[in-house]
Amino acid sequence: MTDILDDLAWRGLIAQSTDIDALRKALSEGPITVYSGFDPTAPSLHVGHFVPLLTLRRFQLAGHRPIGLVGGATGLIGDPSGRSTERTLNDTEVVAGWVERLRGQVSRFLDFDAPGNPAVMVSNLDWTAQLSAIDFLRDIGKHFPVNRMLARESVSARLAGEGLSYTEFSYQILQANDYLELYRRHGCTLQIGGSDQWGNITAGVDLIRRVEGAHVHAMTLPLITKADGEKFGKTGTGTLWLDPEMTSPYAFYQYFLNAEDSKVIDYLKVFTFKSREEIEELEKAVAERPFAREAQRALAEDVTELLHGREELDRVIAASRALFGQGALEELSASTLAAALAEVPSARVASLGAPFVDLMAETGLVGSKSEARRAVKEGGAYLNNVRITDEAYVPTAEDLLAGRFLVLRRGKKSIGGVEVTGITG
RNA sequence: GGCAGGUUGCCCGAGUGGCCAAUGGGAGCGGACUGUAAAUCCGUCGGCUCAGCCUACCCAGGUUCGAAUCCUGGACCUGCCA
Repeated sequence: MTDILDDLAWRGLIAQSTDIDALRKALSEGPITVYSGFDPTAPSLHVGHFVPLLTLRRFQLAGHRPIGLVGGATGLIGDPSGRSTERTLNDTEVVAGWVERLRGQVSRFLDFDAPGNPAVMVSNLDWTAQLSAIDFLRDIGKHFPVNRMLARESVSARLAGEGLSYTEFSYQILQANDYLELYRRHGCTLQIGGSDQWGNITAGVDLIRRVEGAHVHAMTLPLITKADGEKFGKTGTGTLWLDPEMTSPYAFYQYFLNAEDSKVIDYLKVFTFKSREEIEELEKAVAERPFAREAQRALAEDVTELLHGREELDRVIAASRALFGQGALEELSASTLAAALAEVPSARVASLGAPFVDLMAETGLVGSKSEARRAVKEGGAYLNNVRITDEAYVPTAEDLLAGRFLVLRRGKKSIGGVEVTGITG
């Protein structure tokens, strides 16, 4: 196995770090313990979280011990980093529910049975819940000079703008204390996180040095962006979530499949475990025959399988082939169609009779009937791959595929399905 | 505390009584080109039972035949003075 730091550097995964030579030395002397935290700010993680999550896994594969931390406590407070406005506090029960969901998601990427370096899963509520205000202020707060807390980017940016509450101001102390706890409990000496976490992470490094006199490490990962500079993982409709109920495996796969040529190699490095040789091979493929889109396919398949598993990947590929393939939709079997449409936004209706635009809106392919009419006017609405030009068109039995399906399409890529359930014979 | 200015559609930002669902730019969406890529060009961009109607220009009232535009009160933001 190549050196883990060299590999991470080649993948473009190192944004910032404390003494990198010291870290390299520590890594070469034996297994170290590394942690990354995930705050429950939503019911699911999103692709952005994939970066630290997969990096933890890379460390584990290299023989180190990963700790996945879910912010049961910090999620109740709110991290001011990277935000220009104060967060709205979420109910404790809600956060508790999210913690459980995130715990499940994080766990899937770590190996808890690895001989010698099993992963560990914790919630910072474990050691924060019983912490009294007095203990917190005396034992921990005493080590935080306010002038230094104010100097941190996440705080100073907010002070220059809308300001922030004492609650969020205290966030960095909690995260620093997490690092200290994990250092004490598990000998953790490296924390990784997104580049916006640098301040919070180094706050922990400082705390451990003051309290324990130990020198531990910090490393941040870059923010992954699209070719146009936008944050990676934002779709027209929202965020690319890891939860299949929130972002279907099909949508997830399609998002990666549509990666820009200029970025697809970067994404392969970050989001897959392909070797340097394999990725360089794909890089050549992009240069020589971009139209084949081999790299995009490899990326979409790898990532989808990693998250949703082989079976789901197969379904999604089959659906994509059926819906985007060269063959006519009329030739697909009922079961193929049913399976393909199960992967895309769909609607069920009891019988025919509803206008085409209503069906478009019902599948969720468009946000409103007005938008559906507009789509028709613009020439961007299709029924069974045939452009619909009449706003008042009402699908008939002749349009049904395999006796009960309609394939609706918005633009080139957005496909939805309608199943007519009440058809007899 | 005093004085002045501001709050417009996803974002920025015009608009000072009817011609305003509201100029322009960006994002988004669609079309053409292509490779379910990028760039470019063109179009579109509140909702609906769509030649009409409804809801909208910080909030609540008011003046008027008619208000994003005027008046009163309130909330928030910014600048100058103290």
